[in-house]
Amino acid sequence: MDISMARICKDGFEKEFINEHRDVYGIAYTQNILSGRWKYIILWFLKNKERRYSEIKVFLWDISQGSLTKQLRELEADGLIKREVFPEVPPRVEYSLTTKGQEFIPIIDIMESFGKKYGEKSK
Amino acid sequence: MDISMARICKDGFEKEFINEHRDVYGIAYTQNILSGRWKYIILWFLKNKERRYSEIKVFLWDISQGSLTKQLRELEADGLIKREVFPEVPPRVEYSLTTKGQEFIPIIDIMESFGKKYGEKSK
DNA sequence: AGACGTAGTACATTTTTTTGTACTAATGAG
DNA sequence: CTCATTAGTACAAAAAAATGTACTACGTCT
Repeated sequence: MDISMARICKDGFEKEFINEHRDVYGIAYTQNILSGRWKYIILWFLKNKERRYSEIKVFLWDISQGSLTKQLRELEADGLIKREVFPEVPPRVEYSLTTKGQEFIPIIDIMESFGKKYGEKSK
Repeated sequence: MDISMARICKDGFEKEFINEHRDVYGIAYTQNILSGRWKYIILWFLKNKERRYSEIKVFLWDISQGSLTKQLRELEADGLIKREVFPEVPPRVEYSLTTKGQEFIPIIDIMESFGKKYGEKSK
């Protein structure tokens, strides 16, 4: 269930959070379109080059086909990635970042370095 | 279920993704600690000042008590926020960003402006 | 003719997350 | 003595997300 503006700061309480209420939709939108478990990693993986469905599946080998397809479809619907089907047999489908998706790269980069600083490298 | 490094690029396939495999844990870590539905908005709400539990609850009025507590506990466990209990009656508990949490502010800021650019303001 | 490979879809089941309801402690106010 | 207040907890139930299994189409290779 997405976070709609209606779920943030109930009607009648805007005056208590006047600045917050005016600005929160920006972060709410971004939170919503990136809320899947694998979204960041998929964007990260597409950052430098387009990838075939099967490449993503090998890289994220532990995700189920259904989930991967769902995440990709959502990213596509939100305009972050482009899906290109080549009329070949067997089929070839390549995923890549759209212009909008590329604008997200700075976020990905900061998140990566944040994680490198604080995360543990161990499996 | 968290994304562990074991779930990314199966053993034996590292050579195919040698650079990716070396760097992906950064983004995986960040994805994991921010994977709750309300995490970004909570961090965003704490960005400029500390807030009481009840303030957060009024702002995010549609979240259940249990969920809010869970999100706050997870953020605390991951070291992004500090929970301070004042020995008063009725109790007062204030949440604020830790140093680590403050390092996340640039990400929040970029996400907010990204959302402002692409999201819809309408309720 | 039959098997192979890619990129999926469909659907029932399992797992995870979120919700709703009731309940608690401590103390000051009336 | 009783009520109000804050910041929760506990637990069952509902909702959402993820999984596993089976199945498909289409040309190519053997």
